[in-house]
Amino acid sequence: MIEKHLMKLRARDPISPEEEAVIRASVKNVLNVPADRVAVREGQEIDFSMILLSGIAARRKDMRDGRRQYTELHVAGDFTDLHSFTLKYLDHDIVALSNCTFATVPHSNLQKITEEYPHLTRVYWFGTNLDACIHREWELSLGSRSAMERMAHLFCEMYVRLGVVGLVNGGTYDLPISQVELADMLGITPVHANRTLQQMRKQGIVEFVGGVVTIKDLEALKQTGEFDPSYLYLEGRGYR
Amino acid sequence: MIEKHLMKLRARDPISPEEEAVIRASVKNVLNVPADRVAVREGQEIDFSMILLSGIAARRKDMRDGRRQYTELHVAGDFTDLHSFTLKYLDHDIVALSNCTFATVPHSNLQKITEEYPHLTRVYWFGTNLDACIHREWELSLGSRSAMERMAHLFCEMYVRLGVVGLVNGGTYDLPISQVELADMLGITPVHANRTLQQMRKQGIVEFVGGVVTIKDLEALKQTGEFDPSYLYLEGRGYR
DNA sequence: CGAGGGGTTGATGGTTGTCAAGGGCTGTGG
DNA sequence: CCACAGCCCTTGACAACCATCAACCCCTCG
Repeated sequence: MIEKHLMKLRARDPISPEEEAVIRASVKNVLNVPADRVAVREGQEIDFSMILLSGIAARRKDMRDGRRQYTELHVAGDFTDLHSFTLKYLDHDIVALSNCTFATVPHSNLQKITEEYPHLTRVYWFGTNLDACIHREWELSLGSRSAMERMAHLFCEMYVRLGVVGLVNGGTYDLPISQVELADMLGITPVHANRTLQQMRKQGIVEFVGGVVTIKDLEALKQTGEFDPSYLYLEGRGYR
Repeated sequence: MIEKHLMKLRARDPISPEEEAVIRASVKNVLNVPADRVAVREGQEIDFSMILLSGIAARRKDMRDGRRQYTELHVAGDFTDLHSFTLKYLDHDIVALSNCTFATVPHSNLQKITEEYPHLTRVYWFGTNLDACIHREWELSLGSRSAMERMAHLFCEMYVRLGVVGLVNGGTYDLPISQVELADMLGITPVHANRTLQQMRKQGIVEFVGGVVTIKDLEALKQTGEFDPSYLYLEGRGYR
C-alpha cells in the first residue's frame, strides 16, 4: 500500500525495518478523492495527514477575483500535507487533479513518532524541507524563466519525481491535467500555454496530449528548462 | 542576544523557561557577515545552522546566465538555515543584504534537541514549515500578481514580520536593499521596479528611499497587495 | 579626478494577456 | 436518434505590461 512512499523515503535515506513497521502502523484509513475535488481546504482544522497512494494532487492558492496559483504538484508516495501536523490548518487547498487514493495518518501517531523515533522524525522533517526546495525552484521559474523554460522545467521535474516511484515508461508518463491547470501552475494564461505546447511539439522536444507527456528529446528538454535536479536531493550525497 | 528569536517563537507558541535554556545553551558562536557577502553557499556542506540576530538576509537562487531570484527575506530572529540540519547542504545561497550578525547553532545540538525535546522539535519543524508558507505566498505573487501588487504585498509582509520583532516605528521600517535587489525579489527588471516605486509614491501609498520604507496609507497598501496575513500564522489560532 | 554603484528617464520592442469565436468530443435528456 | 450543453482545445486580432537598450545624474570612494 505505502510501497511508493517507502520508495521515495529510501531514495534519500535508509529506513530500517523497525521504522518501516512504525510507518505502516501509523496509517489508519484509505480515502478516495475524485478528480477536481478539494481534499483539504484552506483554514480547515485537521487532525491527520495524508500520504498520496495513487493519482496526481496539488497545492493551490486562490485569490478572491478568481486568479489561482498551483504551488506544487504531488505524486504517489508523497506525504501531501505532512506540514499540517505542525501548522494545524493550511494556508492553501490540497486538490485532487485526477482520481486520488490517500492513506490517512492521525497527527497523534505523528506526535508519537516525534517522541520516540528521532531519526524518523528527521526523515519526515527532511520531507517537508524537500517540499520547500521545490517551492523555491518554482519561485525561480515563475520569477525568472520564460513560459517555454518554465514548461520544460516542469516536465523535467515530473519526469524525475515520477521516475523515483516507478511511474515513467521510457520517455512517457501520465500527467492527467488540463491545459488550464497547467497554465495556473506556470503563471501564464491557457491561451499562451496552448501556444507554448505547440511550439515545443513543433521543435520535437516534448508532446502533451490527453494527459500524457511524451518526451521526444530529453537532452533538449533539460537544456530548454535549464534543469538541474540537485534541488531534489537524489544524488546520494547522503543528507545525513 | 537571541531575544528576537524568542519573540518570534513566542508569537506562535509558548516556550517554557526550560526550553529557553536549551536554546540558549545550543548557541555556540557569533558571526558577523558584511553586506553583499554570501553567508552559506549553495552545495557547501555545513554542520551548523544560523539564527539571524540583526540585519536583513535572504535566500537566493542563481542561474548560469546571471538571472537570479530571491526566494525569501530574513529578518532578525529568523533561523535562516535551519533546514540545513536535515538537508546537510543547501539548494541556494544565504546572502547578507546588509551587515548581519548571526548566532551559530551546531547541528549536533539540534540533533540533541530532536532526541530529547519533542515539543521544541515540533516548534522548529513548524519554523521551517512557516518558511514554506512564505515561499508559497511568493509563488502566488510571482505567478499571478502584477508588479504593483507584488511590491505592495512584499512591503506588507515585511511590515508584519518586522513588527513581530519590534522593528517597525509607526509606519516606517528599515529595509536596506537596493532597487536591483528589490527587482530580483519581485521577478521584474530594475527599471520597472523604479517606475513602480514612483507610481506608488505618486499615489501616496508608500515610499522607499535610502533603504527605508515609509507607509503613507496602510489600508491602501494592503488593498493594493491583496494582503492577508493569515499565511504568517500569527492569529493565535494556536497551532499548539 | 576617475571609477563605480545606485537611481532615473526616454524610446522602442517583445513576450504575454485579453477578447472573441469556433471545432471536436462527451454525456444527457427529450 | 438527435439536440444541446459543457468542457477542452485551438486560432486570430489586438492591447498591455514589462523588458531591453541607452544615456544621464548624483554620490561616494580610492
